Amino acid sequence: MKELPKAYEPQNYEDQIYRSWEESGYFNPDKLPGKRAKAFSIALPPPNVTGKLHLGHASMLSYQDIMIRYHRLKGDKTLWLPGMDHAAIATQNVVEKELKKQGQTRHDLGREKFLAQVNQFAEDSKVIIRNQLKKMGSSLDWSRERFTLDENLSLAVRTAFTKMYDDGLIYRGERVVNWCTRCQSTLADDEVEYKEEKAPFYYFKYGPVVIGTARPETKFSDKTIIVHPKDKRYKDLVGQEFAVEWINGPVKAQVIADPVAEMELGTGAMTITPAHSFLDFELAQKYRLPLEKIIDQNGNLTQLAGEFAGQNALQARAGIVKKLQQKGLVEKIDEEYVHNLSVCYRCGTPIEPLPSKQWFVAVNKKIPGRGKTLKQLAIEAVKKGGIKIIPDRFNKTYFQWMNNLHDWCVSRQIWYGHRIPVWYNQKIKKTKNQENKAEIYVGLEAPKGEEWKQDEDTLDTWFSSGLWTFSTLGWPASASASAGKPAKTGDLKQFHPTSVLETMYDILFFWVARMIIMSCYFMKEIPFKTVYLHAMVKDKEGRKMSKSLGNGIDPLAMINKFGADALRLSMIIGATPGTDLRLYEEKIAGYRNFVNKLWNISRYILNQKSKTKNKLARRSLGVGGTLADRWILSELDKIIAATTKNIEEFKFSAAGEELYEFTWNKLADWYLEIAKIEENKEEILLAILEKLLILWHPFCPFVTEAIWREMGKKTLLMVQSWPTAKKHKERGVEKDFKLIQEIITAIRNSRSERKVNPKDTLDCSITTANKAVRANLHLIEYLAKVKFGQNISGHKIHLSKADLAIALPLNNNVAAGNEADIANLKNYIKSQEQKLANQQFLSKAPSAVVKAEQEKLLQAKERLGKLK
RNA sequence: GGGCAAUUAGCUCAGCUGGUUAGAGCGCUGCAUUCACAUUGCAGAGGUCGCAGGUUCGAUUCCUGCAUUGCCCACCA
Repeated sequence: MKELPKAYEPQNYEDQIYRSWEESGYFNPDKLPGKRAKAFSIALPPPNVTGKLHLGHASMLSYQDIMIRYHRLKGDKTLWLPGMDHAAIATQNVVEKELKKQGQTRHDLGREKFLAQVNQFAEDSKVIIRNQLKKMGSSLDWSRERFTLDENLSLAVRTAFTKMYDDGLIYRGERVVNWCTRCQSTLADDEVEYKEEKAPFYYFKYGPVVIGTARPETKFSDKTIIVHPKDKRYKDLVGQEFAVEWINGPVKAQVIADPVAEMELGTGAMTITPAHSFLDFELAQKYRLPLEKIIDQNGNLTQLAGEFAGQNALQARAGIVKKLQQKGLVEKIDEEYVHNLSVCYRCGTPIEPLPSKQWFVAVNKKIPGRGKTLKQLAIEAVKKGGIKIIPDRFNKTYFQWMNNLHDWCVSRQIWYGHRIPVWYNQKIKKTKNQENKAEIYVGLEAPKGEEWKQDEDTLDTWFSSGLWTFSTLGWPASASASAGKPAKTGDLKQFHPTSVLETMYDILFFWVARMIIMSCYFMKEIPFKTVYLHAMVKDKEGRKMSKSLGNGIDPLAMINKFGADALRLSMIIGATPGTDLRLYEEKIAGYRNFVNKLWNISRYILNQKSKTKNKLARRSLGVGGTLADRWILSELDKIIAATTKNIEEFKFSAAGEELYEFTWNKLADWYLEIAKIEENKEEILLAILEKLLILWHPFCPFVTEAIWREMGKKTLLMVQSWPTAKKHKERGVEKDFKLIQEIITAIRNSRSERKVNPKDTLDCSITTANKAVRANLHLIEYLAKVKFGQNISGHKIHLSKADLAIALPLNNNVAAGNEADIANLKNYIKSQEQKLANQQFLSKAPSAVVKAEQEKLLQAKERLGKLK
């Protein structure tokens, strides 16, 4: 066997190993070896085709690959389905930004040319992203890769839309929506972000009352004053109508009493602007007030603004206030007012709420034949439908959000995305305020005839990604429509519901909730059984990584520098679900060191094998052997059981941590050292290594596969069998071995304190009746660098747990540290004695606890006696 | 305004259903270097577990309040 390099160089292995995995076909569940009865599936949350991957993706990929590889090793029919999201607004924005640099807009190109350009950009992004997914080691089934704009997924979208429309769950309506004047599109409620801002707050005289507002520019045609019914100040005004001198002359105003007006707020009286405020819109509906548009889709003032018409609303503000001042209608201006400005989550432009005719999904309407609303379906799915959310507390967040859910605006005025499958008949004359049924066609394909023109709008990107778990598996083709639960075939039957949905907590609402709604409605089953929400990756100071801060870490750079395995480990170990993770280079470097340690452990073991190839020990595993052998096998069993349990319970951090501890602190630090003096360990070492590599494989697939190959194995590590714990009872082994470890550590400690050169061998004497110790003196001699045999008087070491005494030829001066130890012990003994003298404790505490405390006291006393 | 989380060693974090002289990694200190690995080994120092009450024989762990930080939701009267 050729000599392995001293250090593991990931760059020399990773790409090649990934290729061999791919070529094996094992990423595809249909090609996995052996009988695999149980299915395990995860749909990859599709990355946006907006460019490249960041650490958030890297983190998600690590978690999912762990689960996928674990289940594949366990013998499940395992599918991890890759794909990407067209991410409508986000992607269109990127391309529009590029155009802007050339001084162009999408309108200069026209719909067709513009879309061609976006599609090209998306295709380019896909190539980059695919490569990055592979760099992370993701064992994705590329033969099943999907894209939200694929033929079948588009069919799924049209089918979904049509069915919802037929069920009366999709309607078109004129409502106040969130409008981004830059994107020129509507936004869903949850696509709006809030930014705290200091802005002047104005108090205006409006007829008999004073009203407060932060947005004078919307107030031109305010005609309705709302006061609280119980407000005595305005009691007499309620129901009255009168003329009021206002911005552009007198207006006729009326006063309505409604409890939404809060008496304590401002002056207690407000005027309403139905077209540009959600709250006011609702009031206007309630009292049947007219909807007058003051601001248009470009953010400019309309004709209703009179002399201000055509001006940008925000810029016109100063002029409007000035005019009111001249008219003596300004009571005061509060410059210190702080409020939340709503902005577009994509581009940061302030949102204009304005009335617009849009398509909505009705979440509070009963579904025909099912007697429940979409909202109720989605709530039930988590409450009693078998969806488990980890961490637990997000259940509450989920319900809170679901309960407050309003109808979902699904139409977007952008070009990139799924065109709304609605056609309008141009020949039928439109009746003014009424929709003529014959005028609209909703269906999978365009109706025949030139008079039919398709809706210009596209669908919210989350409408298509909401279908992700089943559209990617072949729906609607592989599900026959029926009154009951749809009959599934093929992949859909095998892999839906998917096993786990793993993603970051910030898209619980955007995406997870919508998948639940869509799946419960279309598939009549949950989309996934478990939702595992991982944390956000932050920088060392706990700040979000962002381009503007320049504190981002590029996963690819980290992979180049430390290897994909190190990056994966650094994001898994030490992370708690739902609690943000701070990541920095030193951390990744630390796991690079570990990967190298694993490499060298293997290097040592493989070297042993080649040295003694022809005289392998006959001893079979688990029976007989030295104390150290039995100890390490018992520890191995324990770590197999623990790792299995941890992964099954989604405790990935704990799984990694415990494996790390076993590998470094038990196997490398103790057993491998012992292997240097106890002979004939090749067989047992190899057996341990094989199992260890399988256990580590889900976490760090590259290095484990690389070592596996160096072992001369013919089949890939990724399809071996997950080990099971044997549970042989090794009572006493652990205790005995621990005692020997303690003796060794105590001697090393004494040597170190007295600055004995580690090279020097010290004479040493030991008296003990302990059989295990007597049988393993060679370990102590070797690992503590001592030689037994002579009678030594001098420095004595005592251990409380065993009846034994060790003497070293060192001066016996009790160092200062020892005095502190004695003082500590004395304190401890005192507190134990007090506890055990306490009648309450003795009578109320469980007897096992009392016993344990008594034992601790005895041990402490013994130790003290020997220290003195 | 409503809600959720966090607060443990210099730093990043574990610590499950109350009983540990409170743990890990990094960093720090001392010693070692042709021995699988300096991306190393051995040994060590370092914490009154945010504050104040309460429950309990016993609280880092449970409860209440407070403080600080972060996040989510609502809201431009």
